[in-house]
Amino acid sequence: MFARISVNLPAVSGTFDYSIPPELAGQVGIGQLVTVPFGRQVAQGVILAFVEVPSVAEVRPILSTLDPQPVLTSAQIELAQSMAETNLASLAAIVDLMLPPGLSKQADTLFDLRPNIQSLNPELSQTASRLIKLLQEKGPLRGRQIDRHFAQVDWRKSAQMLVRRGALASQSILPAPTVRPKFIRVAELAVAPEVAEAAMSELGKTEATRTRRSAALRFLMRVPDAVNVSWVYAESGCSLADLQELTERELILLRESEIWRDPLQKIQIDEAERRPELTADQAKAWDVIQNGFASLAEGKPILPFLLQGVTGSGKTEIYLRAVEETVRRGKQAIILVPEIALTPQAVRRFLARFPGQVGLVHSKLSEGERYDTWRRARAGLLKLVIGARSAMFAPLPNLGLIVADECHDGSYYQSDPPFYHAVSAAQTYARLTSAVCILGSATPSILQRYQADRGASTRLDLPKRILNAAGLPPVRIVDMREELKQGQRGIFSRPLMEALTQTLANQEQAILFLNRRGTATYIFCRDCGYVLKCPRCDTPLTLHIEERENLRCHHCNYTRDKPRKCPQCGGTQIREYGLGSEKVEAEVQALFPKARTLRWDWETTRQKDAHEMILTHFANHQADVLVGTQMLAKGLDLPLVTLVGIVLADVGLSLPDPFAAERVFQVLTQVAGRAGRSSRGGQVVMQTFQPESAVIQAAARHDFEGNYRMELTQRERLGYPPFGRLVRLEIRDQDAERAEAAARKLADQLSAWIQSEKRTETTLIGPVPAFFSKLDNVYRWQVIVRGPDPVSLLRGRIPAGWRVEVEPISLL
DNA sequence: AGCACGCCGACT
DNA sequence: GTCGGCGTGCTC
Repeated sequence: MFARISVNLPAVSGTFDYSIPPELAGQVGIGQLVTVPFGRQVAQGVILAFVEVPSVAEVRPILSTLDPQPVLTSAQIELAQSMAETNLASLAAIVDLMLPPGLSKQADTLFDLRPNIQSLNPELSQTASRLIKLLQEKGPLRGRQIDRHFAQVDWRKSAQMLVRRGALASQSILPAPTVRPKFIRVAELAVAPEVAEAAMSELGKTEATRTRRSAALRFLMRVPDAVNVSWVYAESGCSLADLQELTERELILLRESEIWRDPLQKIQIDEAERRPELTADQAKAWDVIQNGFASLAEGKPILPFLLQGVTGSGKTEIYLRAVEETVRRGKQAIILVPEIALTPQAVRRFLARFPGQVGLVHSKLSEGERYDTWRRARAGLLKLVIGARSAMFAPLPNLGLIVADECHDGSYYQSDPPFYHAVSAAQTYARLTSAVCILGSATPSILQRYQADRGASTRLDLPKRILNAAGLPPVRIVDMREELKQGQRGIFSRPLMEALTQTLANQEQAILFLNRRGTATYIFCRDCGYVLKCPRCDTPLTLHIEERENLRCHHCNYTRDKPRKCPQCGGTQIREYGLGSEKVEAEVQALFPKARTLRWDWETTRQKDAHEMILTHFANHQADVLVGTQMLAKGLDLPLVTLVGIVLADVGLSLPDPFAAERVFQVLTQVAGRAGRSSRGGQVVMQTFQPESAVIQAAARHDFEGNYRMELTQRERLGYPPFGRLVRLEIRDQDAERAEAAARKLADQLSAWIQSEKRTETTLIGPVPAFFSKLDNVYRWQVIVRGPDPVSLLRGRIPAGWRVEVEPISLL
């Protein structure tokens, strides 16, 4: 038998076969983490399968195992293979997502100076001499460490040259995992209590010693199990030496015991979570899901559920019931949330309902905490894992349920290689494991909803709010052009100021939302609202200030100067729009000096736990006005909020991206839904320069269906998803011309393939510079492939260096 | 990722 | 004629 292994080097795709040396026979199994020789390197790898006949004649042996238990379940291996295929990603990169950081290690190279560097020819490049100086100062360094000293310089070529010339020695090494189980020393009584009691009088020479040791012994007689020695010290005042002496006398036993690092131990759950009665709508939806569980139990496959419920309609309670059902059936559940820090209230409900059985996965965990949560999942000790995207990769042995809450949210898409959609992956995973899959949102993505309409998922509706019979709050659209004409030049319109005054007078709370995405990039006329667009593509032009100000189209690279006069009304007030939350907060303070304001944006949440602090502060009514960005759109439950002010609803609408309108609708609808969740009711004021925009009007009516139909019509006309599929290819280079040349070369190649394969419905968009055409001194160009099946055009043909996104969520 | 092989331009 | 740039392909 030979082992088929995914080698853990992200750039390496495919699998490799290895022999199993006699000393490892019987110790290796599917899903196990091993070390293997790979070229001249030693690398980690995961065993995917055993084969009778290796794919090459000469195989090399597995070197060692890194963990006696498998690190992946067979369901995870299947999921990884499926994800690698659909996302055109390397299997190794996907497998790496599933391993806890600290356990997974990439091969690295250790560089060291050779003693004879004096003989070096002085004509060294700057990089080479910097590298030598660095190694002289710090001694031998690994490639990863050297990377940190060379920000954007490619030092590896220089290093190779120095190795060839004999100035450097290089050696391939595989760092050992940096996480390991944590042990503590525990003590327990080794004899019957009577024996211990009898030994009390002869425990030491001095009175003090005897007192200490007998106190320790008495304490251990009281506690039922082995106990952490620090408890014994605290209780008895004894020391390790005393305990060792008691061990010598065979009265107690000292040993190492493994403990789980659990970040939840510190969290207190105040009250027991009550289990509310379901409303009629909830009961109806729940009934269908329950039948789904039953079908699966009988071996009948089911479709994923799309739980489409307005904000405040009680989706979380459905998830809780589904977890209960899963646990009842002896299985485990995964709950995915957009960002755990933003949803502490929902998380708390799960913790309260399933105490001691929940694992939380989030970015603030230490490596050790993350590793232990992962191991508890693997050991079957967790009933439920909650977390963002990556929580899906918890190695639960018997998965019964996956929920993706706020399934439309952009954070479910990993926008760095390996690119993947966690929600799509969740559906695949559920199918592979015969688990129930629930996607929940008030504003599912066009794609997710279309899936339901096409019969690929089962839609369940929760159309009504639970606590507020009045339903969703009324939205008032304020035309900011009119406000300007009336001489109102500030950030706030008169209707918004009136509403704020009223809200503050009623001792209620307000949220002011500022969509910062795409700020200060689009150009419009302040008199008539006209947005400057490309004559060839009809997409909004973007302001560039690279050498001098100019406007550009990001689809066809059309370029023009910024006009003096508006092409529509002749007005001269052509402006780009830009506005920060600091400014909004300052304006509130200037207009309402008594109002207590709180700002919630990326800047104010840098510190640890800042999200929770700000939210708690606001939820406890220690502030009246919360000013914030994106995060406000993510499922907060703030009953005292009766006013939501949307400072500028059209921001983001004019970005040159076919998904821009969908995102604006989602964020506006979600933010509007923060108002009036309680019986106090609420209202929304939506300020805009484009009150005629269909998206803004649909959001103001909370009209998902209307917006959905409108989007579908648009998408069908333009061949965008769900009617055509997209793959986005991006190249990054520090040299602008090289990036452009590579993009043109690939586009030519793609055109040739499209033609030779007669893919008449497949088209290219580009090559054009990416929306952010120069970031961090790196130039970016992109090519979009649009057609019925672009993935098959590209499979196995992607040149090195290209970033490939299948079904990107944005073309920016 | 690292390394070999292999192809073109600047030197001895 | 060789040295060395990096483009391409392979590692079981």
